[in-house]
Amino acid sequence: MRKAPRQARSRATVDALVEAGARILGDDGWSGFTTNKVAERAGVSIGSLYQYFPDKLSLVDSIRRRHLDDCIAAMRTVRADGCPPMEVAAILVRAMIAAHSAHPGLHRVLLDEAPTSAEHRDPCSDFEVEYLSHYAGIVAASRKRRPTPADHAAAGVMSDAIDGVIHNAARRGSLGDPMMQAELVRLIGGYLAGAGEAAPVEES
Amino acid sequence: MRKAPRQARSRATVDALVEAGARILGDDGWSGFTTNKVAERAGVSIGSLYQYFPDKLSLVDSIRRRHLDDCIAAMRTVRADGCPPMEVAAILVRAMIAAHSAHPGLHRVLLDEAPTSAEHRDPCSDFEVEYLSHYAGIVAASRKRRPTPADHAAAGVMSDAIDGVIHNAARRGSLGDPMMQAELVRLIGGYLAGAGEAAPVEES
Amino acid sequence: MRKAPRQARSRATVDALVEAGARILGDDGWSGFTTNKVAERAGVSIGSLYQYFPDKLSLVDSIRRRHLDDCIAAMRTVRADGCPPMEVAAILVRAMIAAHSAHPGLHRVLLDEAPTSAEHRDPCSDFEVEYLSHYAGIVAASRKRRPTPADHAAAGVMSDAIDGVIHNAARRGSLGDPMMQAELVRLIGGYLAGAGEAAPVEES
Amino acid sequence: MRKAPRQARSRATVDALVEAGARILGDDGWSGFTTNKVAERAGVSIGSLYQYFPDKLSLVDSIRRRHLDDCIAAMRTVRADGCPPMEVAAILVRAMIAAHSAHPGLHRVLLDEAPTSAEHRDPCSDFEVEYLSHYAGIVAASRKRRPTPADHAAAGVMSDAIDGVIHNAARRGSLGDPMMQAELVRLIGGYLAGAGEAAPVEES
DNA sequence: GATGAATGAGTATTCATTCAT
DNA sequence: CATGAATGAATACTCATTCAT
Repeated sequence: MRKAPRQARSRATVDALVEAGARILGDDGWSGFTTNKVAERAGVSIGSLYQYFPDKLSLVDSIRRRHLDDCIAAMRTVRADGCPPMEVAAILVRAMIAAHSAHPGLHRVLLDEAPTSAEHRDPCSDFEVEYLSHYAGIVAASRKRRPTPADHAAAGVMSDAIDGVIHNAARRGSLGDPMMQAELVRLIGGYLAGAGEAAPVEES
Repeated sequence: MRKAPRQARSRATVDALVEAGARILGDDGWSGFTTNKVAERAGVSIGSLYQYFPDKLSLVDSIRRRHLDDCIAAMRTVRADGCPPMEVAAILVRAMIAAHSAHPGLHRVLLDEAPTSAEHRDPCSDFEVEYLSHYAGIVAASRKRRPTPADHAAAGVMSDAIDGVIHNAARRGSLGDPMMQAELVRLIGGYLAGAGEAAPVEES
Repeated sequence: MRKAPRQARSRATVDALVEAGARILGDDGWSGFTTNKVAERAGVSIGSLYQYFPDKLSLVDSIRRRHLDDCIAAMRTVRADGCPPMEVAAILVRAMIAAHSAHPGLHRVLLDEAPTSAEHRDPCSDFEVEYLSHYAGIVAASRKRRPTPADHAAAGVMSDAIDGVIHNAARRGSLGDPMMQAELVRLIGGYLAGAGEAAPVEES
Repeated sequence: MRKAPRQARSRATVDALVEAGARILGDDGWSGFTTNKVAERAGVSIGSLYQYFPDKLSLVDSIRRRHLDDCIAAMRTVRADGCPPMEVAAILVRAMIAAHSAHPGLHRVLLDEAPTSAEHRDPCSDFEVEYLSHYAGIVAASRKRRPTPADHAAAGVMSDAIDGVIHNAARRGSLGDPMMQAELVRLIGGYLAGAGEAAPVEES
């Protein structure tokens, strides 16, 4: 961001811009995301947008930062110590679906489509580190030990699998489908319940 | 396509265009996919591109068709009757990774970012129907019965989970990571081995 | 028009664009009328043109509207009540030549070549209705009665005849030729002086 | 034309091209007239078109020459010596309407829209000279004397007036309207019957 | 001669960004 | 500070024309 908003009015302007940007990015994708549209939707002039954000990418960075903070916050509410695997899975799945329901599509666009400004060193990394640590903690807890590198690998696969199922469901508009949810819980629960040894894959 | 290529020369041109388009779409995403770039990469003039494709979307359609045909072909090579679940999972995962290795990222862009020409009735649907049928057959076979609706739901979740893991690995450039592959096999193998009853998810 | 110009600066821009467009359309015809040329002639960037006109046709619509308004205004100045036919004809012809002198050729291009945007219901119609009513009024006045359907038919033929003579003269660059003007007056004056009964034409 | 067609086959090709060109030019106007469309409509390849015509304008020249020849031929059939003015007018009007009925619109496009190749010195002139001579002859005959310069001026105005009425009727699709035809005959007949002196127009 | 594949300058339109008011 | 007018490089697509087969 070009300059920190000092007065309340400025902060409201910045918030409106980030909110409008998130909406447009989620609804229209990266290629439908134009600065003029964002400014109009936020109810400010295009000049004001550039008063606070030096360019388009810095606006995306702000949107991303806000969204990932929200995700981490949602994740922190998950408390699954001591529960049986299936229940842990159910809690997890419910939390993830809730986190994606506010702006379905935004997450995917931010991660997949929108480019990252070269200046800000990859801001996803910080997020992913904490995110995966959380997952790894859950895996380790359900295996009743401290997190190991193997747990981190499992956490990554688990996170990506949930991501894939939810994201495709969002694309089809079937995020609420209970059968899908039940199967996803079964997939994750079974994985958590499984022993820690991975089956080998032969080289191709 | 606007015009069927008659001479050998023009068939080569069309192939070069589709290949260049697939590469650019996979590497640069929908917003980096410009007809001029495709023509240049294919080594032909922009006029030649429009001799065969009436507009940008029809080129995307051709790319999609070719890619989905490749996916289906890869899928058909999977013969898993009578194998234990873990082995089925390993075969499946290897096939899917192979199918995505040629143009990592292309699959996602085609499904998520690139718009579909209104004229061609959704060509993904045909693909998805056959694709999921295949998956459902595998699930049912490993449960030693004919495919049921529940098997179709399981197939969808399984397919999306594999998709998510592979796609995120592709994004990070770690498609070849053996630990990831092993964990993915364990996830899918465990799911296939599990009984057919889904665990319920409480209403939120 | 896409956007109403608020500041004085932008109103000047819009005026310059319409004026430049009229000039180019009249001089170079529809196929020589390119948005880039118009913007350049108006001394503004191509972006500014599209700030006010959503597309090429809307610019043509504005040009047409302005031109037809000018024509109607010129027409309204004609006051011929109680004059002898030859004098009415002279006044009419002088007014029409004056109306076409500013942008000779523009009228024809607007009516014949330039396509009409589908959105605006044919704006020529409104114009033609008022235009012909005026003509019919003149015809009826010179016949000392209220306008009848026959007067409307006569008005149409008269209007088209004047149009044809003036337009061909404009094409040859001889709009100012006094002999042509005199003959045209004689043609129209004689027509107005003639009795109201039309001579029949045998079927071909 | 680039080269004279020697064999019968070549002549047929050239004829097909000219005919297809006339059709397209009349129907779609100058801006819809493309060489590829003409070649396709004529059933020959674009290469063959350029075998006979060095460029687009030379094709237009051929179309124009053929059309004007047809017009002159139609004009030569008019024999009105000794008839009363109204009858002469009726014959004239009928002939002109017939001449425009084959390709309505083509005449206008050739004269107004289509540019003339710089090489061929204005090919319209030759045509117009003979055309106007014919008209002047008719005017003079109805005035029972040899053609004078004043008759030429009258012929020009008369020709342009008829042109204007017919062309606007063609545009509105009302070429067959008998009331219009009758009024046009009355206009021209009255003009022919009038004395030879023109009424003066004051300078503007 | 005939064919049609290939070319590329030109045209309409968008959008990130600047700057005078 | 806020506004919105102005800019112009970039993009999708057309069409006259050439030339290898």
